[in-house]
Amino acid sequence: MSIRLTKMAENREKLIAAARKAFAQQGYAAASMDQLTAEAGLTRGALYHNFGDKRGLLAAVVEQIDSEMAEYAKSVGAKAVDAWQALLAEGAAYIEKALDPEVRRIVLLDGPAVLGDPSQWPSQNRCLQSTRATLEQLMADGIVQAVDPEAAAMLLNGAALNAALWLASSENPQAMLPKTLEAFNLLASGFLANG
Amino acid sequence: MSIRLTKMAENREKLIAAARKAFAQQGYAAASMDQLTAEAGLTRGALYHNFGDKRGLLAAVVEQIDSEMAEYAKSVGAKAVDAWQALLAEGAAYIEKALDPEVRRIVLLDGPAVLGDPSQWPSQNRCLQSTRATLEQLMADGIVQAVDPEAAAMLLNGAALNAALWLASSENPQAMLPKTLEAFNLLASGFLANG
DNA sequence: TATCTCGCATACGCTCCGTATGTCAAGTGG
DNA sequence: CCACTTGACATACGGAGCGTATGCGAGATA
Repeated sequence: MSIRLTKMAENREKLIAAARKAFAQQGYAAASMDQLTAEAGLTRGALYHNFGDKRGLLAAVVEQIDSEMAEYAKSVGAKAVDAWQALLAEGAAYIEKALDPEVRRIVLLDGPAVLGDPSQWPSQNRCLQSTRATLEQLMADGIVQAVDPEAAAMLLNGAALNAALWLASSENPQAMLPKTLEAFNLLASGFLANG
Repeated sequence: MSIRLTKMAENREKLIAAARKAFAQQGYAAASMDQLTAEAGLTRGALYHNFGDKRGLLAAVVEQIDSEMAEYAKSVGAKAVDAWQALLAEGAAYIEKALDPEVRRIVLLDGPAVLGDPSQWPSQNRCLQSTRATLEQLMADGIVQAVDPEAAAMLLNGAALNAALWLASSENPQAMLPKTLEAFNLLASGFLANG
């Protein structure tokens, strides 16, 4: 690969890393582009050339974090004994991951406000489609009742994400986590064919 | 009441109304305070005197809209035949109300980003506590299984709010609404004692 | 080696927020 | 009825930040 392209890729990575830190600590609106780029050893020129505008930078950061979450959730789900347990495990993984302040601030709070509805994002959409596919399989096997798989997948994901947000702002997140997961599993069992 | 206080109350109402429109149409960040106050026949001076800062104005707007939603949901729930149906009806009411673009943009997108986690807001918290109380009653009656009522209430509300967000950005919200409500009811039935 | 390309830095203008100060109507006491 | 005070709001100022237009120099091309 040419020197120019590799340096450009490195700079992109530097900017995303600096933005990730700045957005997490100060929030999207309060984060200064001048400060952010200086932290990465660059200027706003590099930023606008690579990402178009501030929004574009946030989109890149969200994409990165969200992909990491989806990948982790998938790996957790793969270890489950069956498809249903995988579904629950993925939900639990999402809840746990979202306890990370970085994820909360960037993906759950600023992301939707700046980039719009999360279910439209490429990464979240992939996750949603994955959940939907699993649900469809479970329906075909008669394990889950027949409902709109898209809506069901969205409800599960939405409940998990929201739970993380609520959990994070509770007084004692670690203590509430098992109770929340228990309630989440019970809620999800509503989809099962035989109560 | 003195003339001064009534005029002040009127001006507050004017500003909130103008802000509600501006925030809904342009989003919180893009809405200009100068433009907003001019629309109300005032200046930024009035705004800072009444609400402290831009955030304070958003908080007042959110409080108003959120209270309207809670009140509506409660009135819908009151018409239900039993407590369980009331719970479902309130969830459905939330989902339907959140299809309003004004509610979506201000309460679901900008609100959390600027004001922080919704479950900490006075209005949402009241709604959450109301749901929790209903759940506790249902548990005492043996209709709902024993789980942490706070977590369960949060999961139901969260799923409903998220569903609205997703529904609104779908291609045909009106067509998906019944399927979504069906899935929501099924999901909620996971809490029931006898599947 | 000469020229071109383009990723990035620099400089400028514009908008917007928050505060400090001014102003005038509404209240108050004599 | 009038001087005085209060306070709700308008006006003016300073600072910060974003987006764009322009300049530059290292790497690519022939």
